[in-house]
Amino acid sequence: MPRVTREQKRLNRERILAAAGEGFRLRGIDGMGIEGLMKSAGMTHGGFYNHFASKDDLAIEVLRQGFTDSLAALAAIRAAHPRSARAALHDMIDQYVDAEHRDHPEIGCPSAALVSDAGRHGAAAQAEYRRGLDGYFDAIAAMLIEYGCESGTEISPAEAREQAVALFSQMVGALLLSRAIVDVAPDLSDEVLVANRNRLKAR
Amino acid sequence: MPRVTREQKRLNRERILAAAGEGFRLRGIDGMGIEGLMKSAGMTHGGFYNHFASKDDLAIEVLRQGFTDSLAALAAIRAAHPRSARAALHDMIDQYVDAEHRDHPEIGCPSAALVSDAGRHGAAAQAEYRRGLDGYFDAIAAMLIEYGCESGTEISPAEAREQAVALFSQMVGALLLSRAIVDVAPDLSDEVLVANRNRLKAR
DNA sequence: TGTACATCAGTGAACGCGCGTTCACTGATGTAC
DNA sequence: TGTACATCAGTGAACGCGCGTTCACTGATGTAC
Repeated sequence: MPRVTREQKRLNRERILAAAGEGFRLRGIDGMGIEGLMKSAGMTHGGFYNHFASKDDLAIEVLRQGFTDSLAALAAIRAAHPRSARAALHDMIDQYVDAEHRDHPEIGCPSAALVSDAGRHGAAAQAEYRRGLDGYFDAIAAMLIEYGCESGTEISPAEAREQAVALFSQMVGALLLSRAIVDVAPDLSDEVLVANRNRLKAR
Repeated sequence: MPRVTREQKRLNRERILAAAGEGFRLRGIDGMGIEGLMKSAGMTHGGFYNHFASKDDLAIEVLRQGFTDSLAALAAIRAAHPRSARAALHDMIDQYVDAEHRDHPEIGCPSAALVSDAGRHGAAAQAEYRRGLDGYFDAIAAMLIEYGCESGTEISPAEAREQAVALFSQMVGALLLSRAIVDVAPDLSDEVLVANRNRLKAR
């Protein structure tokens, strides 16, 4: 029964986007085909091009959506600790550099799951990735500045930015390394998470 | 003129392995086909299976070779600074978290270039990756212990290990993030390298 | 050392397969009156 | 509000293409005598 409500079309598009968000993160952009994607969305593959111009176009939308969601989650963490930027930072680190996040890339940070794909899928994808990454840096730098105010050891915006960039780089590296070995060396994978959490919070 | 010297066969195998080492790092394991691989090695694709049982088998060999080379390079850096583990650590950081390394993944660290691929190509590949990663952790931990002795602030093996894990995670994360955006945002990419170098050495 | 022959590395065509994308078809939706 | 018809989202077959892998063939290499 084809031809569907406008509202239903919108929902279908969102389902494809959600399926791609999970599929691309889990198996890589090239590892997930249109057919499988549409099947997870509950449709046949032919209708894909009613919603997206191409697979690369979809990849760009996935990046945009992923970073939007991820940055909203970060803002929620900050909002959950209104009196303490320190607590928010520690909460962020604990949630990010964590076994739960490691074991569920499909619903996790796009910055980590798509870092290799982003660089290999054209300028538009890279630009979207760049925008999201910059958003992370800004959000974390803002928290570091607030933390400086709280603790009485104020830092300049430039210092905060540098620390934010380094901090987030470490978080991403930790998550990726722990994911790369979790199937064959869960203990070492856990060690990577623990060591990074400890060092990230010891400052 | 087929049928070739035993020595020539050995050389051909090495050329395939070298071509795969570069191709896999640059375009991903799935992004580089057997045909293109064999062409870069100066042969036609049919002969591939005289040297490797499968593409996955080749991937495992690439990981082994890559980590062997990479750890040898690390040992060379250590050896270049016999009087100062501190200088060796800083040299390592400067070479790793560097624009030159960022711009040449094909001859760079397999831990960074293949981190996403390793987790998606079977247990044997993961196991090889794990072995290499552990080698990095051990080598860096050893340098940190020596550094502790030099500076008079000795640290326990456990502390050194934790710091080594965190340090290498950050190095990998920095390199990957800088690579993901270099084509569209070279300035931000450079900033990622500089910020991480500064923070890595400030300890 | 020289000869006869078996081995097997490299060639290039071919295999089945899954990919991203296109397309004719369908019928319910949305629209014009 | 009811009717007639144009639109277009979803279907599923088909497209060309490149993939990993197999195979018959070749002729120089390696070996047995």
